[in-house]
Amino acid sequence: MTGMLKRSGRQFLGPLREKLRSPGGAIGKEVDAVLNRTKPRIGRGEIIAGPAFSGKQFAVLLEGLACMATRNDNGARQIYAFYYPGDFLALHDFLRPESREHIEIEALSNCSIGTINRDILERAIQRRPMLGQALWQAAMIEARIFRQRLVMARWPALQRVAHLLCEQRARLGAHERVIPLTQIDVADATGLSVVHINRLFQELRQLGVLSKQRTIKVVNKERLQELAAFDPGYLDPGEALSYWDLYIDD
Amino acid sequence: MTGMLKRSGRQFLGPLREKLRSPGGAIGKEVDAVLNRTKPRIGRGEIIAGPAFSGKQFAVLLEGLACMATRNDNGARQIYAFYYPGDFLALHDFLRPESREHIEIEALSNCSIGTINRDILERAIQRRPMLGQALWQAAMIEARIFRQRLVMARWPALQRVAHLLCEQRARLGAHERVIPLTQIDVADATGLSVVHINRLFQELRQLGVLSKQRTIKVVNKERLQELAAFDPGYLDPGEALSYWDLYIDD
DNA sequence: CGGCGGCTTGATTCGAGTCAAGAACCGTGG
DNA sequence: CCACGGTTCTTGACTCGAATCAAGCCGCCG
Repeated sequence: MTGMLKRSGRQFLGPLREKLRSPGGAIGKEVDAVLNRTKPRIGRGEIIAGPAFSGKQFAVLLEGLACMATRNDNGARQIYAFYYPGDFLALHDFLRPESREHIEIEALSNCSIGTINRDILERAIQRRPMLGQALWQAAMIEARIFRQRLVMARWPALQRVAHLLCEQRARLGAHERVIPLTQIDVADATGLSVVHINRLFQELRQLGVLSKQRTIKVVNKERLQELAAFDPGYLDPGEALSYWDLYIDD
Repeated sequence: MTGMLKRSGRQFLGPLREKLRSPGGAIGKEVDAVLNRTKPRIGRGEIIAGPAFSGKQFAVLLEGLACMATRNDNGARQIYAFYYPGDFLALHDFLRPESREHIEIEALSNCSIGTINRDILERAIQRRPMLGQALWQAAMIEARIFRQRLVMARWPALQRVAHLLCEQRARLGAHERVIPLTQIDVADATGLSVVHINRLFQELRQLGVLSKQRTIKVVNKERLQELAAFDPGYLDPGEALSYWDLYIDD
């Protein structure tokens, strides 16, 4: 479980070593070699990748929290998935850039990313067939995430929200209890209205699961996991949502 | 758009030539060479692949209609995706057979399938790297299908049902107007109750979209597409849901 | 000619949306 | 340091879509 880079106490200063969680083991050096890290910080709410990029460039999230989302005809945002440090972004349009879905990758907190040009990535894949298989796996993991969301879509609202919070906790790192989302974000990810989310949050506060502060802060994770029927093992290391596992040198 | 094999007027008698819709073009012969077609017919309601198979064997659907589904704790079935002739089944657990999700592939009509052993498929991938890339693409298409279902999950019920019917029409073949599903199947795929599905069907019959018979038969596809806000192009050839395109030699 | 799976119908309940308005908070600039 | 504007959060009243429960019906298959 990766977590924010700072959490481990190490700083994001030296070269990255990414280790792909794949049957083949670590191939991160390949990616490391072609990763362009000059990209500056990205502010919350900014679009990291969208139709405008159309498959010419890809990114790896280095710090922060981002999501994949679309906006429907009414302008309502729908969040499909969250991305955490180490995740590969926007792979979905590597093979078929000309999709008519208007998918965007949006920063939910301040982020920093590394980028890779399409042709460079292509060449890397040719040099290292394992990388291709790893990307296949990444796509299958993505499919699994969406399937999981489809399952959640049929749960009662409180459980849906609780489960989302459990996921965030698990992915942000067990020690980080503040979840950097707004109630609006949670609404857009669960498909519930903001008003209803707010009422559920109050219920969670009454139950002693969330703190009474404005920020989303879990103070009783056991109770939360009960409400969510959350199985911590469903994110076990071999199946983590994160395609990449970041290790920082000094 | 593939359709039932019979529709084209050709019979499913001779050798198959599968053509993968991939940037690389036809690699179906590779699959054809390793496909075991001795498997007999499978009856409606039977499980084609599930936990019991655990990644040792994979299948290609040759005839009929199947789905990927799970059952939740109450025994309720949830259908994630439909499979049509030419689709590769159960690829989802090729890389990680030990998933704890109890996904099953179930025949929704009488089906026939061809099978491939895991190790044979693995060797085929090594021989032909393009096949690996094709499977990557297949996984991305699957992810897209699920994403589409997530979008639909927020639509009003009538539109959701109408869209599902449009998809079936498009995939079964434009000339096949009877959709071989039960109202129960539609309920499990849309996440609505059977009772509600029934009422929506009556509404669709009143609107002159469905015939008054017991079978699900579309008699006014234009009206149906309007209700569904269905974009026929969203299944355009390059992006079809079907991984494989079947061609039959007499 | 049962019987069972699927379809139909009605009555009732309830979860969650919508609308509307106000309060708390945050960043920015004077 | 405070005033202002824009988000975000909160609360209340009302509505409505869809679930559930409970029967009864149809039609096919053995």
